[in-house]
Amino acid sequence: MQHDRVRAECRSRLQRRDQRAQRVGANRLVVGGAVEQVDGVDQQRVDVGGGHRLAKRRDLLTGIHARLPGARVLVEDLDRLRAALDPPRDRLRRPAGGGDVGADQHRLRLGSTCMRVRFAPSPTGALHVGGARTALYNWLLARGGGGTLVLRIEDTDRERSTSENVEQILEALQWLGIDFDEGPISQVARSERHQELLQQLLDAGHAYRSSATKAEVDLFKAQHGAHRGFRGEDEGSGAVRLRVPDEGESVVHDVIRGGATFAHVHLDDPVIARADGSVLYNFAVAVDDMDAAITHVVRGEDHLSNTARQLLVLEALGAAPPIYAHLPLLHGADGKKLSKRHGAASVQEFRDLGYLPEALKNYLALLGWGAEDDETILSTEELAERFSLERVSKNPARFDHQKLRWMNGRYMRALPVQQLTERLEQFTGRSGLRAAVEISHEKMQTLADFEPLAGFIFDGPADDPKAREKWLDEDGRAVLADVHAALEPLQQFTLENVQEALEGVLAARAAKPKQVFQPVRVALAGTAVSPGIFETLVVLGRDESLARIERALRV
RNA sequence: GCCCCCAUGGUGUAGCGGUCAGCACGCGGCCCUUUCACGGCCGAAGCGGGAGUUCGAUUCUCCCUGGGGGUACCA
Repeated sequence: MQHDRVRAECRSRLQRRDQRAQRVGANRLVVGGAVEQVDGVDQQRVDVGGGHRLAKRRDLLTGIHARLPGARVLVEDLDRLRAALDPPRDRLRRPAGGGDVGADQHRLRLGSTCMRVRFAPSPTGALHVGGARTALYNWLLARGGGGTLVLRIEDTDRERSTSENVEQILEALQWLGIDFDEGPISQVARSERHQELLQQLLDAGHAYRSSATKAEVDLFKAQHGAHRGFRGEDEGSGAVRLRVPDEGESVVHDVIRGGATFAHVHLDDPVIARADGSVLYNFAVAVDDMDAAITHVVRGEDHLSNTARQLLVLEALGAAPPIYAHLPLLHGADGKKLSKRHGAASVQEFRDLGYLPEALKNYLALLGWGAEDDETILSTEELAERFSLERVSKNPARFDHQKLRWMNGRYMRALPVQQLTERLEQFTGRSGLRAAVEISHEKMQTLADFEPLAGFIFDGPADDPKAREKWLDEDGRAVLADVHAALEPLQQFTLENVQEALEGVLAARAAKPKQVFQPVRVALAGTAVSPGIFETLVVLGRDESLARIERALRV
């Protein structure tokens, strides 16, 4: 109930924000004209909602305005904004925490109660770890601050989108424990609404139909210079293009990057709908984010350039843009964009490799973000509590499987035996694993490590010729015979009595521990690697252990 | 080609004008030790280059170089 009220309040605030932006007639800064020196500082003319001001060039570029959501584009706020800019850094980096109402507190207030974020995967393949990280960051943001997470399926690419992929994505998110509050919303299901707004843009002259081909676009640019974006003619038919003004520039205010400035003159009039009327990504995203009242768009950096186009769509629609945060991309070990070639890339591959979802989340969270106190192992709850966009790194990160393995091992070891047993039973499809898990608990880094380490307990000794050769030679078998003799009289195996027995052999032969234990290990496990030898004997039990030793003796 | 973004050890990062440049993975050594792990200790390893601002730059500005992304009637 409380929640609904908060949401209703948010919605109306956002609506008021949009209306105000519409009334004033501007929702973004238009920067134009020469840079001039005023008081030794580069300043530039900025048109804001019909008026204009001089603003510090540096501030425009660093996108400080993005810190004042809903206020950043309005004339009456500019003075306040500028007043808040000095000194900018202290205010922007961390919440002041005092009574001072700075830009950050503004942002945080909106962020904590009204934040509406979304994860919008395209079902053209399985969910990739890069996508998973984006989903995770959005989820952490929403969960950490009582916000709302919307799941939207961007399926406007009819050729490549499949329902199987949608299933896969949903399944991967579920496995990760990433849930959402609204959706999944199918983008194609909203086509009626898209048509409506598309027509609105056409009617208002913000968009036009053109049948210009790629070659014609290239020709245009060749004629008008490489820096010049394509401008078409309204031909009344063909694909729908958005009209981009030549003058001015669009500034993407980005919480992570500051600002990215795109001069309009460089931009082509983007195609926003196909000739058949079906809408394209840049249009659909803008509309859907607007309709869903998304406040923060957190997505991969590969979308950064497109954001300028989306800003233009939003402006034509008369809507205020959300706050953006473009995450650095994930790379493989070779520094190239992560793909199938780098081994595991999809979430289910990591699941099948024996990784724990909580470990994967922890690792992914730390890829491109760091807690203030350098903490490395953070539970999902701790992550949600501490995560902040401001601390997201700007650099692309390489995916390091080794570190993931290490981290996964930490999580496995932290798990109570019973829980780990359940996970392993699910992973392997076996049952009755508890005793075996107990003795191999400390030795695994992934669930998949269990079989090679302890599978012999259930499947009989493995076949490792090298180990046999080395440890079951004549000496080894002599040792085994002694061990058998020492173990045989024991009624029942316990940790104490097997240890006593083996140490007896050790003492009698005046041998090194290794010389006694390794042959036994190979007899029991078939390999030179296994859980502790006493523990293994106990888990295997008297009869099975003796039988295996006898068998080793026989060959 | 054009546009945009980025730049601290091998990797992920901390740093926000004065630090012995911190942490983690990995790597090397030692210890523990019945194998493998785990754990503990120690160590090697970094501010891409050049100008500028400054008493002082890893930190601010510019240029270069390098990397990445975009440039689709894909998302």
